Amino acid sequence: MAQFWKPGTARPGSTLDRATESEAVIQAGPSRDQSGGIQGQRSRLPIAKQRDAILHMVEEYPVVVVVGQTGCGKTTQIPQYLFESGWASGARQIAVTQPRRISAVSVASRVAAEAGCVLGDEVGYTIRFEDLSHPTRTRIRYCTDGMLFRECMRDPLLSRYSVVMVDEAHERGAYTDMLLGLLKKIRKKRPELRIIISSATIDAQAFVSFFAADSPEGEAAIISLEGRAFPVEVAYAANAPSDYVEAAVDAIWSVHLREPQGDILAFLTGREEIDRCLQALADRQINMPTGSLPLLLQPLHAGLTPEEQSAIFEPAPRGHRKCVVATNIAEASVTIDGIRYVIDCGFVKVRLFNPSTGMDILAVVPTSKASSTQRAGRAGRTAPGKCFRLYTEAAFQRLPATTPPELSRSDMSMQVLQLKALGIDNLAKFDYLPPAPPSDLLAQALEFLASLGALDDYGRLTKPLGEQMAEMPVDPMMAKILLESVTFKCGHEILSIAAMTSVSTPFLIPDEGKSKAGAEGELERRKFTAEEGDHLTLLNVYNAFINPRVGRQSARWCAQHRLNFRALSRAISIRGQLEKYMRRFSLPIVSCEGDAVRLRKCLTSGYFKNAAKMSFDGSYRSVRENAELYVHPSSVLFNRSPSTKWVIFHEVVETQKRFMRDLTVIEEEWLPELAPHFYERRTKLSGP
DNA sequence: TTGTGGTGT
Repeated sequence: MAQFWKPGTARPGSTLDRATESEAVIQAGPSRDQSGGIQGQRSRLPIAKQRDAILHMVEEYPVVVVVGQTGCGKTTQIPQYLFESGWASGARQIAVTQPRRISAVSVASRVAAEAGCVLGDEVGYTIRFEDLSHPTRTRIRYCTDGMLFRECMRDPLLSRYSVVMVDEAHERGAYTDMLLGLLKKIRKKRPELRIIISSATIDAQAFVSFFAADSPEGEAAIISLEGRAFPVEVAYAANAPSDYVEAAVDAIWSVHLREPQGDILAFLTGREEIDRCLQALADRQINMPTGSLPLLLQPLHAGLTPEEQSAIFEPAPRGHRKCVVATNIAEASVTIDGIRYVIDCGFVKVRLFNPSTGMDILAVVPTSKASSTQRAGRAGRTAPGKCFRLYTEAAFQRLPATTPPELSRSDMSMQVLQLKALGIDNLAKFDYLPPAPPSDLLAQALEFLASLGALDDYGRLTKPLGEQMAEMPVDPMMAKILLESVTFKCGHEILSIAAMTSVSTPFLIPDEGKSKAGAEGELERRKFTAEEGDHLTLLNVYNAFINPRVGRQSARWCAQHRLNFRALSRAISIRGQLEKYMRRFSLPIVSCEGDAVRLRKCLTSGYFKNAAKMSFDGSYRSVRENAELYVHPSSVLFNRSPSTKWVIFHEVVETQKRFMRDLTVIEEEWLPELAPHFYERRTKLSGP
């Protein structure tokens, strides 16, 4: 076997530019320091002392659960230990999954640098649209969990891997959970396969029980890794505050006035709370006692541009204390060094799917013990820290141990379709990591897929419709629309619309609603607005962006028109990928030649379930449940009276009201015409 | 009158 670990031969310039994955970030980048270069650094990691113990466990147990705080080196070191002891000899490979694309890339870069090899050679990564790996030479492959799940469709036994390490399993993402279920199945046919599950929390026993159930003893074991984090002192509120935003302001201010130097990170649930908190702090600063440190106030949430987000990584100027007020993005996705004080409001905003209404709710719910621990840990990355919890110790004890898995709280129709494509016929009997998805969630998904024609009366995948829908990397409704575009002769445009709905909104969200930037953004958006609604507006934006005489795919043009360049660039990649599927299925892709009726009818053929009629007061009533719905303020139809009273929409999200997002105006008679199976028994479509 | 966070041969 070729030795590819060459100490001290790392490529310069591979320093990670953004702190997103804890382990990739703890050392800002490889350096040839005086004490033996990268290999010296590797051997000084606390995990190095447990190298032999880890290898022994993997030798002894088919399933090993590794518990270690972020930063202990498990993600970067364990795959290297496995390689060094021969687990990737011959044609065998080691796969390591990550829940996020950026983690897969940054960890792979780090490990390639440590190994002294070119990224994409012996160490590589595979994420959607980016495959920096070699089919035979790559020994350690980092990939997104979704990607490895997809690989199961091609190779159901994952036969090229000797070891699969599933990282960050405690986050319980949908793909992580489904992958673990599949791995348990694969193990029965491939006993030699080794599975390593890594988790940052104390919940390891659940993983062990899952794999050890109905297996001989000695199937699974836990190893706890020594962390390199510093101790964090935790303090609780004496009483539950009536307003945790105000409580956060008080806590931040008190830390700022009383505690020694060190930056502050506060967790709130959303953008509005963050802005309110920062405004209150700014007001207090005006009356700040003379002689105290100024606070550098910084928001952090997903609505910010990447440039705005990267501002938080810059150290505070001399004589300042940095205070970042963040959403949950700072819990796992973004790591900031130098934080010594954490303020935890104890809540998080989550998306919950209600199978009986088919609608999502964006709800603020209490966090879990695991989540609180993770948040507190953010204070101890570079020095001992303190965490102030804005809730009582009794409230902490009442928190659930872990966050509910994504599979038990979201629309499962896409997952059901994919599992069916993998040959799992009875979804109720699939071996889910507990808790299994509620049965009404599964029933709703099955019923909906049947109404789309993807499943037959026996719940079997239809041919070719269901099979083709399962393969396409878009939600089932959009997959159906893409396939129907053959009938409506508008594939060219539908591909662009499907790509645009797959990315986040291309319109930059202004910092403050009433600011100048907000008004400008609104003016810019009007230039692209189509009377027919959001889907055609998205098509206008896409076409303008790629037009060589207009947008030229340039970042500058996007900035001028307050559009998200990254989202639009990604839409081009997605469109290309979807087009490949259409060609592989031998489906003709033709243009509707400006005939918007064909486009709207095609959209209706997939979105038929999501139809609503306008009431006299401008609100809408859903066809399905006669529920009161409102146009989301981000829609081009917001505060407008379209020519007809009927719309179809992509989804409903409930906050203060039930808001429809991504709407298109349609004609009433299209519904029974395009979805007779769904509408045939309804004699009258309007409300009561 | 509004957007927790991720992901896809």
